[in-house]
Amino acid sequence: MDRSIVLLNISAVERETGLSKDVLRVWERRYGFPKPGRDDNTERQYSPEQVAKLRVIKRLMDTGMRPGKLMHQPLAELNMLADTRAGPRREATAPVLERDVLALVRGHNAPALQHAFAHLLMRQGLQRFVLETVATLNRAVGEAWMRGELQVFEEHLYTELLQAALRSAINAFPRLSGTPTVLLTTFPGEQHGLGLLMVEALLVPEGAQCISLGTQTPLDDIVRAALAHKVHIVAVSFSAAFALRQAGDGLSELRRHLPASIHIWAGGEMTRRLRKSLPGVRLITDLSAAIGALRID
Amino acid sequence: MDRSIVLLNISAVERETGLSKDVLRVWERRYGFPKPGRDDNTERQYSPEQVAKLRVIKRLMDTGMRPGKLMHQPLAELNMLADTRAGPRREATAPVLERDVLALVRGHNAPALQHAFAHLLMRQGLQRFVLETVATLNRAVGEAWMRGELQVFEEHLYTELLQAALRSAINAFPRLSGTPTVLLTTFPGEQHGLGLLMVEALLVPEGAQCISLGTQTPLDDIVRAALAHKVHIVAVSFSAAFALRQAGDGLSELRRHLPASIHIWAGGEMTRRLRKSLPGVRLITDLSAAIGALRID
DNA sequence: TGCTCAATAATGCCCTGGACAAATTTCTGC
DNA sequence: GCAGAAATTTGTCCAGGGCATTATTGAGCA
Repeated sequence: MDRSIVLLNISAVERETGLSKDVLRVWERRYGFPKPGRDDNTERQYSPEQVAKLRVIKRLMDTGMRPGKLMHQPLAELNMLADTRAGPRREATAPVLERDVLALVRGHNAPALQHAFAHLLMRQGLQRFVLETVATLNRAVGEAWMRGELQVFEEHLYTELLQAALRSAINAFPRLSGTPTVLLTTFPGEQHGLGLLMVEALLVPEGAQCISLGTQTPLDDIVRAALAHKVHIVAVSFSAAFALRQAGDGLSELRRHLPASIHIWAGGEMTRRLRKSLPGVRLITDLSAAIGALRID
Repeated sequence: MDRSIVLLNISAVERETGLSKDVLRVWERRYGFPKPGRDDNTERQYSPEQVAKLRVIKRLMDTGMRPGKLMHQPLAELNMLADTRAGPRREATAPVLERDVLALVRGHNAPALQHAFAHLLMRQGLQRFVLETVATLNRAVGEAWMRGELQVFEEHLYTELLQAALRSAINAFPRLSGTPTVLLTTFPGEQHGLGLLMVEALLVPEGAQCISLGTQTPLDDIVRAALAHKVHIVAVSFSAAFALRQAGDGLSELRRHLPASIHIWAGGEMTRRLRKSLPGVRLITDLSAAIGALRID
């Protein structure tokens, strides 16, 4: 019987949820959830339902909630929490656009989706597209995903097509050898590169010269790259899921190893959860702030 | 003292090398290497030298060697092995191009590198660019990296600019609603998306309609996506580092869950190490084979 | 009431050492 | 020289313990 696609071992769950094996085991010991079955060899076998619940829990924790409170709530309860967390549905603001795009995503209409992005991009221009449309859509997609209204592959398609659209638009700008020069990347462990692309899309039209290293650059390579490329600004992006601790430590390290003349920006969803301010690091909690910061730095 | 950028804990080494914590610990127990120092709290602290050696070992293992043989060789010996493994340097074939591009990468000349890609792309056309230039360059970059002649951030920049160039070129093709439809993605754990882009670049000019989900799509989402998008072919890409076992299992699973009318392609460096043939899965060990397969399937 | 600081609890990550299955290599008989 | 059996190698899992850090709660004070 092909249950293997149904039941996952601990490695698979680690990959799927982003929760380490250690965490999965210690949760089981402490909270009694997840409580996977065991195979012939007494190894853990997680059901898709448990994995789904784990995903929701992870997502809620990424917004700052603590596991102890979540672990024993039924899935329905968690989804309600997610709803609350996601904020009231803003029917009024730009609902038509969101609904239309979401409909394309959920209707698996790739060509139309690609066309919609291209159309909006042309109509609004790159910067407005990012600031207004993409930011809004990302939130809508994220919330739909959190509510379980979106399949993983649907979200993947959305991200992929959006990245393709942004990349093309950015490449259409002539690469000025302008100032300032900005190095863009994420820390190891951070896989989400959409944020980088969005920042690049905002800065390039301002005449900045962006050098993107993509995701997951080791810390000392960021330092080396910044020096080698003689950049003025190093911008690091973090998704909501990134470990606060690691981010703070990494940014301090970075600050310590870069000359004071090089500015450091930290952006992305995670930055809203950061309590303490980091000396010498500019927090870009709001995308539009990036453009402003460019003028100051 | 800021040694934290020098000494890495076990999590960091896992991220940097792709070797799991379990493997790192069991190697230490069995082979006596790596032998990290301990901090005040008796936690492992790996030196950069050890991490460098681990990286080389991992790379050699990805070409099929076994750890027991490698572990006790000095770094120099391993590098020689890597050299051998990498095959003779093909000075004759296309050395000028390789040397030039590598020089740009190592000279941190982003604008020139971008320009070089664009130039070659225009001159050769998308397909030839991928088949001849990109394939060759990737090998050269991979080998240089293996020999330790390339920094991580230099390799990142190369990949990033190349992806940007390919993406733009692909997007420049009008999206035909042509046949066949190909779904492109990688399994969870496989982060390298360049292969996908290269395949897409080969297929789109042939009139195929490519739907890329990007990297790391869970198995059952690949199945759902294939059905939802009514694709004819599902193409999965694997870098050399991907675990053989996982790939084989995953592909069999996929085959079992997709209707026989949907073809499955497996491509990428890893496929050359695959011993057994997988029934119902077409191995694309050679990039150019993808175009041929398109005509058959 | 509201605020700061200390005590307590919650949480993630690391550790050791044992076990086992799958894959690979070596051995054996033909 | 080769098929199949035996031995070895290797990756992954498990249990349960410990500790540092972060969040929450409580006490004392303005």
